[in-house]
Amino acid sequence: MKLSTKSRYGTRLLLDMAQHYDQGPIHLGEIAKRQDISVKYLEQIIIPLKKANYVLSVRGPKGGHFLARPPEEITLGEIVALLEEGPSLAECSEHAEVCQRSNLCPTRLIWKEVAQAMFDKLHAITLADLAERARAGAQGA
Amino acid sequence: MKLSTKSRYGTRLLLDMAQHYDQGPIHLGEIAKRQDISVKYLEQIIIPLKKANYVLSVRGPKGGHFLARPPEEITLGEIVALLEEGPSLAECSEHAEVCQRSNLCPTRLIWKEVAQAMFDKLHAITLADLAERARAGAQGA
DNA sequence: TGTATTATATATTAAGTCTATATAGAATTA
DNA sequence: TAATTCTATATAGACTTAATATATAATACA
Repeated sequence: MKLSTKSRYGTRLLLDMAQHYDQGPIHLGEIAKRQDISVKYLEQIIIPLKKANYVLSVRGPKGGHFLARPPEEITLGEIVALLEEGPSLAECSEHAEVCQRSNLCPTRLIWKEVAQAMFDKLHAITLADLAERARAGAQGA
Repeated sequence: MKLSTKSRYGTRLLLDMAQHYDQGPIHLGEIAKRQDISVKYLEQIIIPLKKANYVLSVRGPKGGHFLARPPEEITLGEIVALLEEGPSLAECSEHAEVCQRSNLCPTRLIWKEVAQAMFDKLHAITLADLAERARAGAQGA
């Protein structure tokens, strides 16, 4: 039930980009240093974020990555759902066909409702909110 | 972020016992058949539930397991927190010392708040509620 | 034109976790 | 004493996680 490093690091990666929004492309080496995550691992994590069009990139010197949309328009719900491969806590919640008991199992719907509560919360928080929290000091939550 | 089979099967195990509450000890073979989970795996899952005093057992023929408390008094929040080893989505949420950045990382508190939303929901559902849902037909959620 | 810089693509891997199964032993009933 | 059930411990294959490594492609700038 723990979040993977993929979604946790991915969130920090995007937060870092949000904190430098409108400052041109930022290369991963810089983010890696600031966030203390290996460049190689960030390179891997950024792939789905590019595919899903949250991030645009330019190659070469002075190249790097930047957010495709303003931080106000990207929620943590989208990010976590993307990097955790779906917004569900159990396979059967989204794909009833994986279990024969789906149509009469009361736990299946519970997992669905709980995931909903979780993602309602995540969808209410944007990268801009997160950046604001960071500015205000992490304590002020 | 998916729930482990341990907590999903564990919930079904306890639900089955709730559905047969006050009917004396039930052996795992019976539950295994009803829930379509191997006896051997259930034997493993029931250990922490016994240690945490949710389940009592008697050995020998006519032996089996039964809930130590009425189904109304056991919430899914307790069960999931027990079997997922804590009610958190990230190690740092509960143990700030695992990461040097804890005191200034805004994501840490987010994961904490999201886990809270999730467990608020889970704590609001008892085994009795779950049994009632099962009786009413799984659709009726 | 050439070199440094950055992104991109693919492969590899070590460790750990998940999901079980197997074997042996202890307690209880009849 | 035999059958039944729980209990304890060990084992194991598959998968996932969390990376690292190597090679290639594109671009800026001197």
